[in-house]
Amino acid sequence: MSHVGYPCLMALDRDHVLRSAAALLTRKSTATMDEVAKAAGISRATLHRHFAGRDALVRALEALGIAECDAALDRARPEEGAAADAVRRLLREIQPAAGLLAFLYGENQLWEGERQHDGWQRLDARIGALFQRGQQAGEFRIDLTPVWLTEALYGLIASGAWATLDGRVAARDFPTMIAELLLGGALRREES
Amino acid sequence: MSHVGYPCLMALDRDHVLRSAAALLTRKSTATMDEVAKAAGISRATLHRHFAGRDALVRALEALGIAECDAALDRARPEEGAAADAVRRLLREIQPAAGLLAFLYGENQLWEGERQHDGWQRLDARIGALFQRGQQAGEFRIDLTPVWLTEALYGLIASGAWATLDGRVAARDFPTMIAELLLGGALRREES
DNA sequence: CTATTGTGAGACATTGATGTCTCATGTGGG
DNA sequence: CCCACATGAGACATCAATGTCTCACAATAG
Repeated sequence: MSHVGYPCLMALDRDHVLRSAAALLTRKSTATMDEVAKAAGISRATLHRHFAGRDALVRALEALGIAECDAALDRARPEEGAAADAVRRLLREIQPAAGLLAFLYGENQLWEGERQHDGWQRLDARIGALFQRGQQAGEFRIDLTPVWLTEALYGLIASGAWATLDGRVAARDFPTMIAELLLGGALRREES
Repeated sequence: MSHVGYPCLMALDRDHVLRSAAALLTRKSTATMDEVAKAAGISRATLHRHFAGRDALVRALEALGIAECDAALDRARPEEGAAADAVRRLLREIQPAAGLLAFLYGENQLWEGERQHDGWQRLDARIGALFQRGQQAGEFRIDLTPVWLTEALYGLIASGAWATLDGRVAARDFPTMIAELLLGGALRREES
């Protein structure tokens, strides 16, 4: 095959395969292992050499999504400045991973009850802490729990990612759309 | 079998089966036809006599979800009074169908590109019109498009339904949680 | 040059869900 | 009493995806 001539170490390929799979499964969450392999430009046999099976692939994608979320959270500096600005920064940083997040969000819904990757709990805690900080600073209202705000953030990211993929909204509006709705809501501010 | 002794017409059974399937698929969207049949208290053969196949069942559930949405929208009187209050009424009325809606919302994501039930477009239009009315009345901000607000409403309903099923939030808070976030956002109002 | 290694292609068995069929049963209506 | 009909149970073929295997080929290192 006219494949790349580099001395491809498996570690490098693995990341490329993971990215391709993420991009494909974002658009079609039921894609076959065959389709995943084709999308990555490799054969199904090689795909199986990287990931023992579909489960292993999804779990690797989960780890990738969690890592990207963590990295985005780090870059957003959630402890710094106004909580609202931190949320805006977080959404800007997390946009590139939004498609993968949306896929994993939908995937988690059908793992009824089963235990999930510990990373999600840690992420929930980090994001929940951001909302709690905003509440304690008197910046956010206290009648909406941090748990619900975190849940709503995930849901809006998934909705935004899907609406973007379908072309119903523009990708460039993604971060502000979500941040403005989540923070300010639909009602006009009278005091401005 | 110790089945009900009524002269069960198929039309009556059909609705019962549909409700059971909705309740089950809400919790486990990948449930087997066998599981759906068992959940409805009938055999797989009888299930197939009601619905030609899985596709037919899902399409019937889609029609049911759309009908319930339409009914909820009617009961909410979206043209009446403040748009914000109409949104609150809508969320109260739509809560019983939230689980079904969440299932259908997730199901729609994996029908890449394919044509969808016309009913969704009509619902989108009705809900979008409500947001537009709020904007024209100066009640809602105009920098968030009605399309995005509609999308966000669906997403938050699904998020709320899943968070409720998992026990992360209380079912009684469902309508206010979503309405308060969607309308008012997380930020405190300074003018109150 | 030669051995090693990763790869693609494809065959193969397996599994799980699905759709179709038959047959016995039980019930209600005529 | 008898017939029609819906049902439940189960057998059966089908189909798609998966996982495993072998083998030939190309590239690279020694």
